Amino acid sequence: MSDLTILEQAALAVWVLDSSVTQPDLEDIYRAAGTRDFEAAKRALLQKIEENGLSYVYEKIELPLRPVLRNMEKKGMLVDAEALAELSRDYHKKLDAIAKKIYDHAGSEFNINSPKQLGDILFDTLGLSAARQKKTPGGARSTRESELEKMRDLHPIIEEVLAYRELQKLLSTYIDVIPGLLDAEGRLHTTFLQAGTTTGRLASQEPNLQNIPNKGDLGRAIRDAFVAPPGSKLVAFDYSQIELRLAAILSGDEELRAVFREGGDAHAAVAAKMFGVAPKDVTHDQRRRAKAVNFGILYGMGVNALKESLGSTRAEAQEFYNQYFAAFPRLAEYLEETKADATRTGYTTTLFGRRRYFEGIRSPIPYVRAAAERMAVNAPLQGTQADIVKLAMIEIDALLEREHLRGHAAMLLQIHDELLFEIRDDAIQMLAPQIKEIMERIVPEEKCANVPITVNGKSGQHWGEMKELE
DNA sequence: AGGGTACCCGTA
DNA sequence: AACATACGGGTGCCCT
Repeated sequence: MSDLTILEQAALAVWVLDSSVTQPDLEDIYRAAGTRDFEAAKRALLQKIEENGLSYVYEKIELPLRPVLRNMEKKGMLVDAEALAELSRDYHKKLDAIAKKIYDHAGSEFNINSPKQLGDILFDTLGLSAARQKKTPGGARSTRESELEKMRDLHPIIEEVLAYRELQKLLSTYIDVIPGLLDAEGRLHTTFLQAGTTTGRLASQEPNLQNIPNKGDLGRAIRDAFVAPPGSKLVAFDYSQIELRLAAILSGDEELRAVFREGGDAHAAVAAKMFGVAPKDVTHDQRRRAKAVNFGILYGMGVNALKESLGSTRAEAQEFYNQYFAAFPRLAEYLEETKADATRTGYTTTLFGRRRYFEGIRSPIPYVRAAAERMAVNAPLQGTQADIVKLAMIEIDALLEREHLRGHAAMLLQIHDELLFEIRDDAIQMLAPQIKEIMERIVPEEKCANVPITVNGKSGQHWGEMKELE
């Protein structure tokens, strides 16, 4: 740990103690320690960490992780700048053509990027309106994608606006920005914020490499500009449904554990239990609904939100909700206990002891309290996932060091449940199984409740087109 | 000109 | 009146 400055160590300590203080500065350190003497502050912080059961998270996760992240930032990811330049020309041409069509429909030129001006054109000039048109928090008529979708059939301008937004976003966020961030070798070096989130996850900035587009042909073309140099491949490993597995582990729900013990398609298996049918008889629609509920559970969703994501009626959503928790009764109890614990103590903990405090958990204002409860339900799941991936990163980095593999392989990115490496062709066969093995067994068996943790590997020359390993 | 915020949207 | 969790970041627009 010798290459962490004492300031970095103290900042991490403050954040581990209270993750609502993201990116702590010197003032935050003094405030948290209750003294303006740095040495005394460090001692005070360490003692608090000990007292709050946070020593494992601080000493075995956050402190060792810092140098690992530095290695990743230093290595950087190779980008094919010429590919981006070609995308830029292509997309700008398309964007101009779409803008012309929009001006034609509108009868005048205006700033399509301005929600205010766009709203005036759509709602006033063209007189469009949809049922249940939503307002923005500021009271303006919303032009967000989900609202425009409702108006798709009313006027051809809507489709053009949606297409314009997609292209504009990709150009201004990625395609026209990334070339200016490359070093002389064409590599892109992000900065990982280790104390940047309240849940324990990492964040990435300048640029944010954790939100590079991943679906849709236009977005995928951007990923294809991220490459491995000749003689190497990009190799990615992602945890399979890690948060739902953690819900099974943390709750101990017998039925949900069985879903994962039996392997196979988890969403389909959940659908089978939920709808009381044999796994082979699960329809496409039943699986889709089960998947929506699975995701919703992890975020503390209520019936209303479920209705939105299912596109169903309230009564139907309520029925699915009831069926789900009838099928997984212990999971339902666990979620209630989590809220109750958070209300009693003011915080939640992850499987490894990481804490998150909730400001509004005892608020008399119902929706403030409800929001805090949703966060409280999500925090142990998202936070434990963060713990697990970080532990795996530390052990994988140690492997690369111990086996003198730094010249053959480098960890490049962490995208929450996924690790991306650049590995020389002659080392992939040997190394990929070892990385996968570390990731899968990083959670001690006694903590797993017999729920298997599984990892999928992919490799390829381009980030956008990788094929399953094995 | 620069700061703060609203709105929008990409990822897990 | 509320919004399913966690982020970073672009542009517009208002302010100083």
